[in-house]
Amino acid sequence: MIESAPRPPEGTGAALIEAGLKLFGKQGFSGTSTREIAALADTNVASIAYHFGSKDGLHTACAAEVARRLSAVATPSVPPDPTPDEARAILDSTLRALAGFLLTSPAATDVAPFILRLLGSGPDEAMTTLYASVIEPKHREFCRLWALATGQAPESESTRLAVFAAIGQLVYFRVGLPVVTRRMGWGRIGAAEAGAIADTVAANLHAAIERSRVP
Amino acid sequence: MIESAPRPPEGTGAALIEAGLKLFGKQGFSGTSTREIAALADTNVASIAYHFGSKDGLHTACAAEVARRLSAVATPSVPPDPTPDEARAILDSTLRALAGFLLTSPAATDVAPFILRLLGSGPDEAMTTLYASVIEPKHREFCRLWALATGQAPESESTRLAVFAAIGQLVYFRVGLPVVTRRMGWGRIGAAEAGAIADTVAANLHAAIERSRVP
DNA sequence: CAGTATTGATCAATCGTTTGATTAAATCAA
DNA sequence: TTGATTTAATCAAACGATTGATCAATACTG
Repeated sequence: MIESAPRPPEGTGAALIEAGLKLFGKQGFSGTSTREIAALADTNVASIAYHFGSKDGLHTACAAEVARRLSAVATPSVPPDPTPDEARAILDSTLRALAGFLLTSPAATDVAPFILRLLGSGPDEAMTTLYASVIEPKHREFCRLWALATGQAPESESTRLAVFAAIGQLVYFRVGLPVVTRRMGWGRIGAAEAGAIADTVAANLHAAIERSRVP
Repeated sequence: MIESAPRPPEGTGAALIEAGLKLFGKQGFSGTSTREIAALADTNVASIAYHFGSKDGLHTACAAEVARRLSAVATPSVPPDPTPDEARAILDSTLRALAGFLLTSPAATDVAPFILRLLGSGPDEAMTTLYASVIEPKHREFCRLWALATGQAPESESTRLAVFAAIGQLVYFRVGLPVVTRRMGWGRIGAAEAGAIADTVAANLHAAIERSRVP
């Protein structure tokens, strides 16, 4: 059963979710024991069953928390009737905000690996929830902005794929961060490194928009 | 038993690697039991210890097999002194070949999830091997081609990031395939769908090259 | 026969979950 | 305000099941 209303976390339950988010993301679901989670949350193993029913229940709760945090970001404020240039500027700033979150925010360091694990596990319940509540609506909104910026149809195949490609670059930099940092010779990701990545992605965004613009 | 399936490598060891590749990628390392692997490989559990020493040994062997398969792809034949347009054409065809492999090849359906798990597990030995033997050399070669196509420095920060972004789009489409197929309303990825994705990525590649070209 | 490969059985360790006891706060009756 | 009772939450301990690993015995092969 999925709780539709995301509640603000507090107490032992919240500590368990935070611990689960961190450990599930770092070691995977099967790779994390309930005792390990309880230890990190500084509570007893039985608390998991008490608050969430089971280990699976905790995992579902963690996915809901991820959806909650993701919704907090990437919510652009769109003026009522944006011009093409305005739409492009909104896409640019939203993409940069997303880059800052994914690459530097402490909240993302727990959230991002967790989502990565979800993706690899195929379409289970947690993934379906995350898709319906965050991914699909955001992607649809981006498609609308893309259409306004380029003049193309919002839900055409090329538009949807172009938006995926634009976001995909960013997601890849987060997913492949271990690879990227090694190749770039970076010790860790700071504001400067995140800025360089954001510039690259933003430049590609503008080039792609310019290219698919209809006269 | 089921022996009709085309199995290029032969012997129990090869069957174990193939089973490990499939199950490790699908369920993760900890999520896969040695008995499950042995059952899929149609052999005894003890065979794993006999051939690879331990479960970890089998996992390392699987990573080596992944590196072997990856090296087989994405090896562009570069003429001795390519013109900018030739370099761009090589990048284009290589990217399309990579798209075909990642999205449609049966070999990739086992390899790709395995690598994804590897990425999420941080910089361990298997990831280091894969990086040194495949990722780093390929990326460096792409950077050289990018430099030839745009006139920029091969190892500049912007070049390396641009190449990452170009490849990243493609990798994302593979990583986020469950999400993409759902949003696109695709049942599964066929030649047409892979072609549409390859066109999108290739279009972005050309736009990015055009944009960063120095006169 | 000698050497390689495979098998079924068994090991201690760890897994997720359940249990009954314990505590502190909330609720009720007089 | 009292004292009794209920409820929510946490705890240590133990449960059966499963894990990776091990080993002697067996089968295959040249």
